[in-house]
Amino acid sequence: MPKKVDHEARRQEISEALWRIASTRGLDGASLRDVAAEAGISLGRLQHYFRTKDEMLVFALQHINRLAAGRIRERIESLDQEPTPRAVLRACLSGMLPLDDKSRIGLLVGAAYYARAVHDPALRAEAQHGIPQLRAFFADQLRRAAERGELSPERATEDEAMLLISAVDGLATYVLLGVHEPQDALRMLDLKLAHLFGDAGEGVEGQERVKGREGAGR
Amino acid sequence: MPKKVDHEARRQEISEALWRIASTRGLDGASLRDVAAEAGISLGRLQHYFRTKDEMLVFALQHINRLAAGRIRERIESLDQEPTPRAVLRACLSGMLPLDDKSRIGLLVGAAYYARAVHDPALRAEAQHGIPQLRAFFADQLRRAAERGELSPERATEDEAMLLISAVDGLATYVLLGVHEPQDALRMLDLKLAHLFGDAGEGVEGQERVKGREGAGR
DNA sequence: GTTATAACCGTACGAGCGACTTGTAAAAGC
DNA sequence: GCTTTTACAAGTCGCTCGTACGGTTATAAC
Repeated sequence: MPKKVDHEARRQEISEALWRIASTRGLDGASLRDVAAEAGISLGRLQHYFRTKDEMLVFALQHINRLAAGRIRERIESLDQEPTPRAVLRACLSGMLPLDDKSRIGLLVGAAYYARAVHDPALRAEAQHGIPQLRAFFADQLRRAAERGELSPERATEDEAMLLISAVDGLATYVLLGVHEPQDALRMLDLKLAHLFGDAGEGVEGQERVKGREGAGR
Repeated sequence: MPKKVDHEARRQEISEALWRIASTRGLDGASLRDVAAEAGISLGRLQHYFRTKDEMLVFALQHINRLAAGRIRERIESLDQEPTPRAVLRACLSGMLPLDDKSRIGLLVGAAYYARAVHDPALRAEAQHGIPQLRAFFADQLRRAAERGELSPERATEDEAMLLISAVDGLATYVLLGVHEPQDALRMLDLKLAHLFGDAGEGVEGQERVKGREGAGR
């Protein structure tokens, strides 16, 4: 037999090439030839690792979801030990906004997948997958906050968690559309959290101030 | 000269055929031949009214935006004269949820357009267009509510309006993905409004109860 | 009645697509 | 050292796409 190759690693490299193309041209605009070229390999080689385009698409979605979950975990762990539930929530939610190029690309890819997942059952199953988990995690954080007396108990619900996710998702959507800037979205996220946690304009705590770059043109 | 044909009407008919296809297969899945067949006309005829596919896409987006604006206006006018700002907001926001087949298709088409607008400047301009207007309108309703003492004045802001739009947009997104049901989204919208207007579980007013169809499988 | 022209229809073209097949090199197993 | 198996490369197939174009019909204008 020939040299053994790490299939998983190759597939991940190809997935990342796919994202780069999908984030600028969409999933339909990413032909196998384009992806192969972007990954610096031949079409034949790509087809050696993915027998069909759908197979590649599904794998790349699973991979990006895995990475996203990892990024969220990292963000939480980068907080001080014993962070407040509110700090955890803010870290996760702001991670869902396109505040840097990496998450911006991730969101663009996610948008491309969403548009296809709405019609494609195979992709839909994957795309749905993470949300209930995320909602449950957020709801748990809300409950912890309520126990600590930082949140009104009747707001520590799954519905409230889903509203949080939805709002941030919508904010991100409109950043990508160019309706407002990333820092505007972050400001509104903080506003939302402030209302949820019942701050009454007393100067928001537990988070760094948004810095600079005010009128920076798009 | 031959008979004069109402170009605008023909173009609208074609647009509607496009929506039907785009809502089930996406914009890339809607070929000119498919659209022509759906509209019951020949490819040649479609090309007589739209010289390129892009021209058709832009027109159809403008048309659906126009219709959506009209639907919102209708919804407001169908309320009693002198409706409360809160009732106006609820009417508009629930109109943004996929509660019936018509709005569901509209949202699917919107999603398909969004995915393309993110890359395509021409479509982006059209897709962005309505949001600031809607935000301003909502902010105005919030201000009116504050004047009437139904809302804390410091929450009558453009940011709050944008948060409202974002939340409902996100809720709709996840309905289309199949994460939750339309009536769940409506319930969370009402929850959001209740918090915004400072209800404290005292039984929500000014809106009909959501009826039946509880465990209806998807 | 002639003419000009809008309103079509049908077809064809060139490009690009995903999928498939065949060919080749090389290393692991015996 | 021969065989087997993996890892590719390259070419090709049938199809669909957006676009272009030539031809036909019908009617309004004169």
